[in-house]
Amino acid sequence: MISIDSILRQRFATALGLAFGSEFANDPMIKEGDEKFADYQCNAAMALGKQLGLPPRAVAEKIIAHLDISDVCQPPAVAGPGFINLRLKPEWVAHRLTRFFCDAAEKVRGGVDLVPQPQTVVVDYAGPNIAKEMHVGHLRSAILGDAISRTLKFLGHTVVRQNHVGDFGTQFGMLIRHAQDLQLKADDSAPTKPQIADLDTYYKEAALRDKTDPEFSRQARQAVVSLQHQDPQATVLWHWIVDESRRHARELFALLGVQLTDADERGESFYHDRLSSVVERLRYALSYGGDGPATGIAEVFSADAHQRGPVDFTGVPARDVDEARGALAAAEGIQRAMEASSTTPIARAFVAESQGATCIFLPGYVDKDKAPLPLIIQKGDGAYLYATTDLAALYFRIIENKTAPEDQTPLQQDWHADRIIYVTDARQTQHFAMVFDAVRAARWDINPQSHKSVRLDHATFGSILGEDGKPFKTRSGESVKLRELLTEAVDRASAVMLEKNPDLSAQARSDGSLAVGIGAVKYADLKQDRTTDYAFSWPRMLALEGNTGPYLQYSYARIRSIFRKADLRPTELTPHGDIKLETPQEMVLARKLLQFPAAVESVERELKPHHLCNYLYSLCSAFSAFYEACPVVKAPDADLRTSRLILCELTATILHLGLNDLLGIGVLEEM
RNA sequence: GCGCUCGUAGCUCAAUUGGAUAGAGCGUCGGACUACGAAUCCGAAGGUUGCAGGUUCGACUCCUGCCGGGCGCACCA
Repeated sequence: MISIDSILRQRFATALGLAFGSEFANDPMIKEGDEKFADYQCNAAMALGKQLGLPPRAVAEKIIAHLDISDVCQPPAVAGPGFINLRLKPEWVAHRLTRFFCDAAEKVRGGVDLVPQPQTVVVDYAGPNIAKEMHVGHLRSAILGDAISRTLKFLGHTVVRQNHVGDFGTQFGMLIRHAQDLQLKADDSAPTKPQIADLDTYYKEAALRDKTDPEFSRQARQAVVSLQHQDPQATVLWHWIVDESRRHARELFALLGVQLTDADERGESFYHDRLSSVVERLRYALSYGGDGPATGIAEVFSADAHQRGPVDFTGVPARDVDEARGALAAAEGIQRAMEASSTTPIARAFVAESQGATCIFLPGYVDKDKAPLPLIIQKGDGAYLYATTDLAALYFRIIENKTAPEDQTPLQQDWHADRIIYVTDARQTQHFAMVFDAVRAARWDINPQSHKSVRLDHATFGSILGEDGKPFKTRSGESVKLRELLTEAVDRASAVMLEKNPDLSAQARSDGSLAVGIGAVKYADLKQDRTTDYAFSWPRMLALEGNTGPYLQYSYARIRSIFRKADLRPTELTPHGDIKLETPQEMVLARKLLQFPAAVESVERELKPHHLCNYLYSLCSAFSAFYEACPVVKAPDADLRTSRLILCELTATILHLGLNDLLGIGVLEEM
């Protein structure tokens, strides 16, 4: 269903064109108005008055004179400096809502249209460290990433969820070495495969030995080498540790309702055998000119081992390989100049060796001594770092052809991402800024199919703090284990439900406390602007009043209860004519119901689910006012009863969509 | 020191990205159950949006400078 905003925008754009000429027929600045003044308002007159040298109010009057909107709105009014205020006609709202209810396809989507141009969007989230138990620090990424993924998918995008787990690295040396000593029979033929009872304990034991026993430590480093050379025993032990960790993570994802499967997991190990070629590609691409004013990067790609689709660099002069070597030499010149004077600004990206490490230097990044700050992609000892892995992952997600011969694990289909979203905490801001800049400098951000630049987003989030305002820890100062946190949430929810509704069956309470407890934790996280830190508080998140998960679930359950009382199923509802919006409360609720698409779109635009939370809460407030003022089951006449039941059903539909489908929070028939 | 980020009611947070008289919840005070779940609702009090300038019709929002908190600043992720 075409949104109200679009309808108004079109009407106003037409009016602007008629009034002032087609060059002014864009962006009429339509916004939802303050309820005190208007349902919607057009704010174009002020800016236009400036451009045209006319009084804004006169501009507003002229717009109205050319405006054809009487079917949708009551006569517009000019207010203040030049606001054009609009009130929707109740009969138009009623008709629209009735259509919304009657059209099954509209109803299941809450009136939200699919995007006209779907994109392939990779969402990278969760990403726990393997071999460590998940803790509260993993919570936000998982919850936010999941809600963002669900929302983008709902809008029609092709969403590729990626769980970029930390499953490869130096710490695995000590873990493998420790496993050897535990005499773990790791071959699959063993009748009972051992399990790691407590990952954290296991990790700590290994870490302690690594720290205190030099011989152990030496052997651990040797184990890393063995693993990297795919030594059978080391590999088997590594698989064993990773599988145990994966089992643990899988349980928690299921408990959380996070839609990540094993198929979505591509961790550091997946990219491991690509790292050396990534470094070489970067060295080559950046030596060639990178983000300079003109680049013949097309040749770099044709020289590349990967067959890439045709790349159109219209207007870019072709350069030959000699020139590339010249650029490399120039880069080395910059490197020498940089070492002579540590504050020489970097004019463009290049790759250089510095203090034994292979680094990408990018314009705009300096360290505390104002010296150029590198993005290190290969350590002095030859090992790779997480930046290398991130770059490899970006290359893979945007460019790499999944059926390329060297690929050992071809995917179902190529991705060629149009957009990539990283949901990680704000402390990694600079890291991702550098990685993204490096990718752009290398021109890896050009989608090989569309030839458009790929949108790279870092959806950052703040820390979870305790009620004392300091990072959320246990009393002994340890990070809070996720499993324990979630268990406590469910227990607390169960206690609250027992207190508030003792009549509920044990089974219903057991099922419900899971949805309520987990939902409370998730909602508390999602309702907050993700960029800020937030204070974790059991009483606040489990409260049944205010903007909380339990309150929204309660609102939903109360609506379902109305239908039980009416002894009616929503599918049995058939409207007699349009819905009736005779009281102010019915009208407010009706308008609110039609604003769901706008809320979903703002989540997409900013990758901020809290906009949807705020919308759903305001919907519940509007419903409460309606519920208080307008009897439903005992409505004065049958038509009004039906009409009000439809308002209930539509509210429930949108709550269900918003909570369950988009935020990943379960809803209950009764609680 | 440099960079990023935040500072809004007693507390926890919003504010449609530059729009009107800055909104909610908790807490406080006062009301509403012989009508659908009171697990709720209605009302009141509570603000120089950290401070000082600037930009313009208009600033919590943008720019500059201070003050205060958090985070980051090359071989960990």
